[in-house]
Amino acid sequence: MEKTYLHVDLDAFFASVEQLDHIEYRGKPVIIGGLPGDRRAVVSTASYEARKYGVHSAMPLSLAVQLCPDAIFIRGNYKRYHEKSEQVMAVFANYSPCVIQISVDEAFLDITGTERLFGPAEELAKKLKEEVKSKTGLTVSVGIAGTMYVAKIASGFKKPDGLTYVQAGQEENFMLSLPLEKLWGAGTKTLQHLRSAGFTSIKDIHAKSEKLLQSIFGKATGSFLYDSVRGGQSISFGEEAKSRSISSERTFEFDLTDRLAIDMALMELSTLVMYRMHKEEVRSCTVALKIRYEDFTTVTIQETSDFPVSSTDDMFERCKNLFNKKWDSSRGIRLLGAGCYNLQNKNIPIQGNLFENNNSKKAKVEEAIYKLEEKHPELKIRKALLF
DNA sequence: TCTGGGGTCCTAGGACCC
DNA sequence: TCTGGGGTCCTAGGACCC
Repeated sequence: MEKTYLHVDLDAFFASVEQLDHIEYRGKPVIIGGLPGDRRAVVSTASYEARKYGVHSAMPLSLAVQLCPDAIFIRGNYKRYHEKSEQVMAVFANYSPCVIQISVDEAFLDITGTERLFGPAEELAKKLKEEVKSKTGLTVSVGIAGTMYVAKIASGFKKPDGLTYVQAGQEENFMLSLPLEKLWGAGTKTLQHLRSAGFTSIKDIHAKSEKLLQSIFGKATGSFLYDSVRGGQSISFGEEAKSRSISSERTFEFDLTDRLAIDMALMELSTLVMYRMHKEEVRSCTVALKIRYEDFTTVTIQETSDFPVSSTDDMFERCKNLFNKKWDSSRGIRLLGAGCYNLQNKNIPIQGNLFENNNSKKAKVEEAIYKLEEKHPELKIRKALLF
């Protein structure tokens, strides 16, 4: 059966929320990501007014300040953005039982077979846009196509407040009409590789066999390129539940060299990761550490043990242990990260009784602290090392 | 201009087992 | 003395996305 997908993307989402909440920001350049003077910050979102000055996402904030000094700069109110995101997703649910949210500001809707309810796809999209606008005050750009991949690219075709409909059967032609840079999933490196291999357009890719593309770009990227220029029929999203991870990292305003400062940072990261593990009711036996040095070289080290991380102290000890194995003390550290991988649901029992050692005492104390903090948010019980 | 933070997936090599 | 083939798991690094 012919499928129909919508991809819906919120326009300049974080900046739009700020303009919605603050009338005085409307019509003005708004830049989310940091305040002027914040070292090492990057632009998270720029309003369309700011984009006119050349400001865009991922740009160093210092450059954005130079390009648009009079902009309104905001570090970001992420709780608020998630709140608005939920409102928008709730509207999407009115149009399809199958909504695949792929980030805070975008989702796919499988609208196959909804004609009797909402009319043709384009009508549905218009209704959806209006409802989002009236219920949340935000605008979205929509792409409609027979594959998720083309719908995604189509939603970016006209922005903001756009609607792009790629007729059934026209997915491949649509792709062929686009420049190379529009290939979603091919970033800087792959584009470079493509160009150096003599590819200048999507048509060039289309002309080659899958085997040849794989021989140049590797198995996965080769297949991806082959599929994507044909409309990405076999590229799908939100299939099965994958192995998850929880991590936290921090870039420091000034490079760290002092061991005490490093340990404090590791403690803070451990605390953040373990708190989220607790909230999401998961556990993990694999701890990973990331170090980015002043020269931006990045190293990682991870270790899987037979026992899950049992407490923040346990996490901290494991992180320190990994850190000691990797640390090059001759270089300053600009970033430290810590994370847990291969997450397991907490309600799956652990094999054997091995967990019942002295660690479980600390774990129980920690559970109690979390409960106490939930009950009395004014209490913030923090590790002594952090003082 | 000087590079965030939170993720997922892929690759290649090594260890280990049968 | 020289050395198979397949499978699985783990690790480090890299690419990419929003």
